[in-house]
Amino acid sequence: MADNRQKLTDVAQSSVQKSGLRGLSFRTLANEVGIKSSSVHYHFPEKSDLAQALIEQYTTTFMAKLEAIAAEPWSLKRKLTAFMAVIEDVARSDSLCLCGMLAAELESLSAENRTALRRFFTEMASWLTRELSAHADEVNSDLAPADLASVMVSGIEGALLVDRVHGDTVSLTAQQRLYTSLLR
Amino acid sequence: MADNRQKLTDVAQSSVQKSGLRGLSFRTLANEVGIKSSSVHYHFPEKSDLAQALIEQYTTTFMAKLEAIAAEPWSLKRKLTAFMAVIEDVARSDSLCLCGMLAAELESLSAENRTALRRFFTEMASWLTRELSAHADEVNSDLAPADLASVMVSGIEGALLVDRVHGDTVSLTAQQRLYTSLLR
DNA sequence: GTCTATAACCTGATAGAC
DNA sequence: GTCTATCAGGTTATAGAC
Repeated sequence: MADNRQKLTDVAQSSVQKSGLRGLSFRTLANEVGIKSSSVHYHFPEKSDLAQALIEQYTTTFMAKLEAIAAEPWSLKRKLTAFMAVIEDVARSDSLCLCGMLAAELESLSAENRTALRRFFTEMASWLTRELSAHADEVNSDLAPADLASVMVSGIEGALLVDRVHGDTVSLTAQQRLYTSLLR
Repeated sequence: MADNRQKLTDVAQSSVQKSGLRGLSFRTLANEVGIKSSSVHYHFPEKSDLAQALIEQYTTTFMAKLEAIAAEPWSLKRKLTAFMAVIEDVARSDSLCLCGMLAAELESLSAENRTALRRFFTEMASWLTRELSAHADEVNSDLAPADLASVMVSGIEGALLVDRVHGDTVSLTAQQRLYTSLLR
């Protein structure tokens, strides 16, 4: 089947979000898709090729969701609520953000992987900076939009990380309350 | 040497902060200390025993630093500056918080490891909640002290994670600016 | 406490048939 | 595209001598 490649990235993505890239072997990945590990190497010669496909796929679908929100004629408050709903989706089922997990495994990633990872965080921060700037009249904070965006990106990545340890959503909820408190 | 045990935990700690527990093998750890891997097993029968020692040692020394800050007759602003200086120390040399790194590897940790990990984050949040409550008159935010504490714990863990990817301290600095902006 | 030696297993990756 | 078979190397962990 030609779409085994898609099956592989789908299964690999959720596995990496739970156990990391190191926690995923070509053998177990192959088993879950129903093929052999040598066939996985046909699609992704090296593990870094698989990682690259995962980061790019994840960035594309994530940013598409954000762009859909940006296109709506909503208030900043409503846009941020929709944004946080996207994040809450990630928090379900003991999963981290794919790129947050790979950030922890940075030292074992290829140079190309690292560049793609950087791009993910940069694009997310740029989206937030853009929206905060466009709705500057709705923001009630001394901080520059770019600083607030950095606060939010790191706050969200950390909240996903810490909340999984506790098995709750306390940090993510607190982050959400903070953002609300910074709006008029 | 009897203090090879201490050497092992010291070397292991900085290794785990960079490469994670999965990235550290008993063999390479032994090599760096100058003994054989079987001798490492004498001190720490299983890898989870090593992880347990690391989490407990890290929590103890980290909380000791925070308690030293709490004991000073300082303003909240000055205490938080000292607190952030402790965090900045961690950010040096491409290192994550030990417990932040292990949080990413949660699925491969023992039940005992997970409990100790939870305790680290809880103690850090409790310290912050206590200080924010004791200096409530210096705080300028709608958020409850416990919520602000959660925001800070997750914000810091995420900032260490994201900043390492970029090779800068943009997120940590932004977090710091946020906290300052919430004080009178 | 440290050593040598080894068991038992998992890993990424490749060669070559179909 | 997928398979079988295999290589070379890494991993945790243990047995037993010193």
